[in-house]
Amino acid sequence: MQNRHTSNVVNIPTQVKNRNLVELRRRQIIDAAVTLFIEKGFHKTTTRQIARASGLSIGSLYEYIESKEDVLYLVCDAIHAEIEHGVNEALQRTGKGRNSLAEVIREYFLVCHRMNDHILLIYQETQSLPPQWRNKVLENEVRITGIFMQVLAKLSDNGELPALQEKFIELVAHNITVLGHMWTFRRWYLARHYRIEDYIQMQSDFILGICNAGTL
Amino acid sequence: MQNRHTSNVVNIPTQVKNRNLVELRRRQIIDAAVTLFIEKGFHKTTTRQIARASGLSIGSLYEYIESKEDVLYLVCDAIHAEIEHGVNEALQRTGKGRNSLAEVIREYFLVCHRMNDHILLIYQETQSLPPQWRNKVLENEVRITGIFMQVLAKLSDNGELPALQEKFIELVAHNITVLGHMWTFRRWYLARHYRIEDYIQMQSDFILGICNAGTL
DNA sequence: ATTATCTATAGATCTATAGATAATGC
DNA sequence: ATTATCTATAGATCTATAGATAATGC
Repeated sequence: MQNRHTSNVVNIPTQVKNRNLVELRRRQIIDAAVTLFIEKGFHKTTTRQIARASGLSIGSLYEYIESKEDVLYLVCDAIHAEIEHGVNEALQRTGKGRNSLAEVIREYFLVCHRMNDHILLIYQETQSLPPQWRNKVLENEVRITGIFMQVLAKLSDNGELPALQEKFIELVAHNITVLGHMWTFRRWYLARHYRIEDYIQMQSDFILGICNAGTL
Repeated sequence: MQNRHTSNVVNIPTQVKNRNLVELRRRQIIDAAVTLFIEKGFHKTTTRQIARASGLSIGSLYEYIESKEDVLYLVCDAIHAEIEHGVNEALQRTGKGRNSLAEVIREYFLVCHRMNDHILLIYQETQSLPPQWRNKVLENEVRITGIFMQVLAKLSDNGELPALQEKFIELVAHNITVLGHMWTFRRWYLARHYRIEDYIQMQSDFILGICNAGTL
């Protein structure tokens, strides 16, 4: 678990020795690429555009990465780090009491709302990653879902939720994760019919419905 | 609503006069392209590969389409037609009674299970479509979600579900749609931990929980 | 004569690197 | 001397079309 708030990338080779410089330049690259990828997609963005927007020459860009896919991995990883950071921070703030689940859901959905384009990007481009890095990105997803699992398990243990089978808790955690994402990948419809606050309210009712029902 | 079971594509220009031939060749193109796109993605599939797998020359391919994006649109539309067909057929079979919602959910989730790769493809490549066709594809999504809305609305009117606000019914219909998709785009995790039958059972409990709870 | 199909290729990219140049530190 | 950066380009594609050829129907 450790400190995951900063990027956990250590395995992309670089020609440059100075670690601080590598971190600085890669941050430039990520910031430039994320905008371009959101705008035109990974495949329609060229390495030259990434270099230009990063303030590097094409030659320098390739001192910090080995391939265009490397940039995509850096971007995906940075996005997940930011989401996880946002959720963990919310977790600190929210109380431990009865309604902590609703609070966590609310904060998480607001993170999704804020990171709309970024989450969409991950849905669209994860499959463009080489298998090894795709797996790393999927691990990130699992870890974020795991946060909700822990919250649910604690409430269930405390008797503040009906006792639920572990498998069911696991699935509800995935549902929460995905219903947050849904606000981004169905935004073309939802944002025309709901405000984010209404969306959060209704989805909380939906999710908590099962818990109150106690049918399992 | 008319007959949506066959493709509703009429607007892609072709050089070929014979309408039957156009339909035949486009079916070849779709069948070839869907396999290639699933395997390597839209951008990494070349038009030559599509032509070869369709049994056409590259020149002939371009008699039936105007651009590579046309092929993607044909593919997305064909996939949605098949999904909608599957759901509508299930709707015919299921009774009108108490448990029709659970039955429809079950059949829809089985369609998602069967069309796993196809649904994933739509999630990944819809954004690669020119805006006009992307909108058409999104309309397809809305229409499929609309089927669930109707089922929910009928049950709510009949008093077989608690009376729910229309906005809430609409949202639940989207949730059903997306929780079916979730089986495909989280398959890398879910299929390792659940069998499809367990997934359907638990998600039905989850979805119906809100209805039984009657908290709204 | 018209329609459908094919081959050959124009024209336009795009990724990644080689080799030269500038900046830094001993 | 070492490290970081740049310019110029090799090499490899890939989409889409022009123009030639074959098949069909009057």
